Order: sequence, then C-alpha cells, then structure tokens
Amino acid sequence: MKLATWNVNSLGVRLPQVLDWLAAQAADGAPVDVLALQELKLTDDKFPFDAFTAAGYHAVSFGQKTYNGVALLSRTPAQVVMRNIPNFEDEQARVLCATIDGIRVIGAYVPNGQAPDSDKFAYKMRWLTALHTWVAAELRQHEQLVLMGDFNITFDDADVWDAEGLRDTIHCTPQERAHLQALTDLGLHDALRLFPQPPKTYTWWDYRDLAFRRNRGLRIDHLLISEVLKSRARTCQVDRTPRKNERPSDHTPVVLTLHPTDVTLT
DNA sequence: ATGCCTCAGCTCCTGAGA
Repeated sequence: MKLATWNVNSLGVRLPQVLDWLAAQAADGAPVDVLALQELKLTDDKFPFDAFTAAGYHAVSFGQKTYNGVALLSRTPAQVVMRNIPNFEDEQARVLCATIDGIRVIGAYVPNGQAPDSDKFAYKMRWLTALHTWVAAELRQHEQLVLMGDFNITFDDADVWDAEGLRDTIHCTPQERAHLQALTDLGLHDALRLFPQPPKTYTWWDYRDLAFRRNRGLRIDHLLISEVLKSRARTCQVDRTPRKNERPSDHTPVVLTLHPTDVTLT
C-alpha cells in the first residue's frame, strides 16, 4: 500500500503531470493507493473527476477559487468524508478527511502564515491549535491514521537549506515548530525520518534563483503516522522527479509505502 | 534586496505563495 502527498500549486496547470506521475508509479509495479493533493486553486465544478476516473481513481474534492483547495484520490472509495476542521470556522478549503482501506486519512494544507508578525501568522497559529484538538479526537477513534500534506513548517534546522540565514523566518519559527511537535506528541511519527535519508532532503524549492538546481529548499511537506501505521511502514521517500518537469509545481511528492495488514509486526 | 518565479484573476498589474 502506497500513500503520497503533493502540493500541486494549481491542479488546472498540473493535471497532466499528476496523471503522468501516477502512471509512472503504477508502471514501477506499485501504484499509488492514496494521493492527497493541496492547492488545487479550483472550485469543485471544475475538478477533473473524469480524468481521474479514467486513471482508476476515486476522487473527493474540496475546492476553492484562486487559493487553497484539497483533494483525496484513492483506488478504493473514500468513506466517512469530512471537510475542514470541525468546530473551527474557516472560509478557506484546507482539509479533507476520509477512511480509505481502513486507514483514517487526513489531507491538510496548513496556512502559510506569510510573516511572524502578520495577521496571517496569527490565523496559522489558531488553525494549528484547532487541528491539534481535532486530530487528538480522531486518533482516539482510529488507530490507523495518517495526517499528511503541506504543513508549511520545518521540523528543525535539518529541514532548512540555510538554517542560519532563515532563522525565525516563516516556516522556521519556534512557535510553528512547537505546533508540529505538539502533533507528534499525540503519538504521530514523522514518516520520512523513520528511514535513513540523503542529507539535505527537501520537498519545496523556490521558483526563483535556480533554487532547485542549487538544492536551496525546505522540507515542509510531511506524513505523520500513528503508532500502528508506524509498525506497517516499509519505506518513505521524497520523489524529486516531478520537480524536474517543465512548469513544475514548486513542491514535489512525498511517498510512504506500508506493509499489508496481514504481515504487520508488533 | 522594495529584487529574483509562478499562478489566478475584476488579466498587461497585483496579491500571494514559501
């Protein structure tokens, strides 16, 4: 079983790349079972359901014009779907949650926050507090849970190409990292770091200044998995290949592979 | 460095992203 997250920065622009990537994964012999997409920048009436159906995927979309918007693609249908965080008023479409193959899947697009002294940063903090409360409740009901998406937060300096130069800037502040830590304190594990990774592993690179070629990036896209899913985890990797495409998203996918349930070790 | 790209939209500039 394979789960992935990808901020596509406009599904309208990136749809062919998403389809190509899914096809390439399947051609490698291990198709993606669940893909969480962020930053669709599309309303649901413009969501390309037909294209994903033809590719063998069920899709649930929670879209918005111009900004935000999230989707869950899956080879088996999504059940018990929820949109956004319960009991948190939010005009922005940032969260989709569903049960897929017995796993509670939460796809999230955490607010960017712009700058630490901005109103948008305050919104990011409130949003993350609400997310924490809700995920804690979901975890009590679902032992197999993954929270994946664009968190817009680095765990620590190893996730930052220039930790000194970017100290206390957006994505790197202690306040943001405390929220990420609070999520892992619920018993969620940073899936990528369960496995050895190449040094300077990032998931986002600025479009400007040849940042990708220079590997000047940040690791801000994450899969956080519950204890039971951790026991099923087989590999977790950043796939940089789509970032080399023409007109790429500035983010690239992160992929988690799980052992089948019947070979789970405890 | 008030810069660099890219995207969407009340589109030939602006706001936002990260």
